[in-house]
Amino acid sequence: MVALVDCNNFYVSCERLFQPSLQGKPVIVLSNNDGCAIARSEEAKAIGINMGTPAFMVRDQLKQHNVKIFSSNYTLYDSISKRVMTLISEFVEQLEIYSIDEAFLDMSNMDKIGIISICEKMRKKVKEHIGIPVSIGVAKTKTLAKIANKYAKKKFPSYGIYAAITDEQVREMLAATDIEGIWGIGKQYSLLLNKNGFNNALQLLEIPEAWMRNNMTVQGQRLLNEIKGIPAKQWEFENEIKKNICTSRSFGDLLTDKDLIREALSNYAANCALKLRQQGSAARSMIVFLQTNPHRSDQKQYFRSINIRFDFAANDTPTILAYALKAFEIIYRQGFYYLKCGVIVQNLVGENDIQFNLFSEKNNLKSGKAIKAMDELNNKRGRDLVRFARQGFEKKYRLRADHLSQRYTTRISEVLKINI
DNA sequence: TCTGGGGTCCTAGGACCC
DNA sequence: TCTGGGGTCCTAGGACCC
Repeated sequence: MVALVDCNNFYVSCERLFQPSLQGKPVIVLSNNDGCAIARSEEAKAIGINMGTPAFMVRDQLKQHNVKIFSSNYTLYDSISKRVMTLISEFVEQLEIYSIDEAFLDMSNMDKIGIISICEKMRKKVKEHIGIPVSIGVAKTKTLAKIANKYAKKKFPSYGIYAAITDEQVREMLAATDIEGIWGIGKQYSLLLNKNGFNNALQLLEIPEAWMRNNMTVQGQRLLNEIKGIPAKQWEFENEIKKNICTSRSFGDLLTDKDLIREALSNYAANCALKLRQQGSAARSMIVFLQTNPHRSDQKQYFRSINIRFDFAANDTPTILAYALKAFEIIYRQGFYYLKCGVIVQNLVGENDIQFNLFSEKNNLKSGKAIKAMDELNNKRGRDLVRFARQGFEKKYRLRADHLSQRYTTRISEVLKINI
């Protein structure tokens, strides 16, 4: 059996930890740049704020219902997430952290009574020790556990647990699950399935495997098996090494100044290099992209990306930065209002497996010591104190975050103060 | 005025090779 | 009358996830 533990409305729950008066009130957390609603309390869902709704489109509604708004505070959410994961890991031998607010738990070799009792204890402990409400779904496969989790939230919100163990329990929840509520079926596939007369998860069981394979690739075939209770998804207990690393942001305002855009891009490139070093990887190629705002139909549009191969795998900031700047010069065009740019490093290898090109004059090991010193210093100071000239200092392009809460758990100057 | 960011996996089709 | 066939590697793009 597999259990999926999922934190309820995670970002909202994190904010409520430090502002308990927001319990029972409508709360939303916005995406970067204060763009869209990406987390909503139950009260906010009830008044019709949908996932991903741009905040400016529902501004009247937010005001009318006195919805409390937060900008995303990932420093805070990451730190709370770590606490939750550490706590639940004590209950099982193995767990797979699937996202910031979800983990799959391996519950094989446990009987039904044992599973239920562990889930109840775990849920209680997370609530008491950390203050985050979680829901738990249990079933034979990851996909069924995901469905069970949703069913628990919908059908038993105060108990928060659903174990789909007997055939009847599985059928009951499948019958109550729409096609689009299934993990792995998005907009396109639900349209396709609806068109063919399939509307709920139980009906999926009637579809021939070959049809799934032909119309939804092997992923569809695997999904069907998972729904039938045959595991088709691998466990990933280890902390997987990422295969691509991306840093991109929208600018706070549309930009026309080339120097400013270059400065933003330099920071994103430096960030990619840092992330590479943190996971012990080096990249062999990089994509740099630049774009205008596609929602502004009144403005000329431009999107361009370029894929650059390196002479040898690299993860030092000067090399990554140099390639990014070279790419930027190729794709930049004057005369547009730019919204966003980004850097994706890919073709990653372990940094100890770097093969140097016989003919390249540069060798990035030379800068190794300096980079290491820079990382250590920045790490100690908790910010990017040591920087390259191209990165600038002003960050005039930085994103909007008008509703940011404090970093209560990671900055001594921002801890919660209580007057007594 | 205002629409996120960071990932994964799979497939079709082109380039190239013998 | 009538243009081989089979294999690999790579890339772009589409689907999905939180």
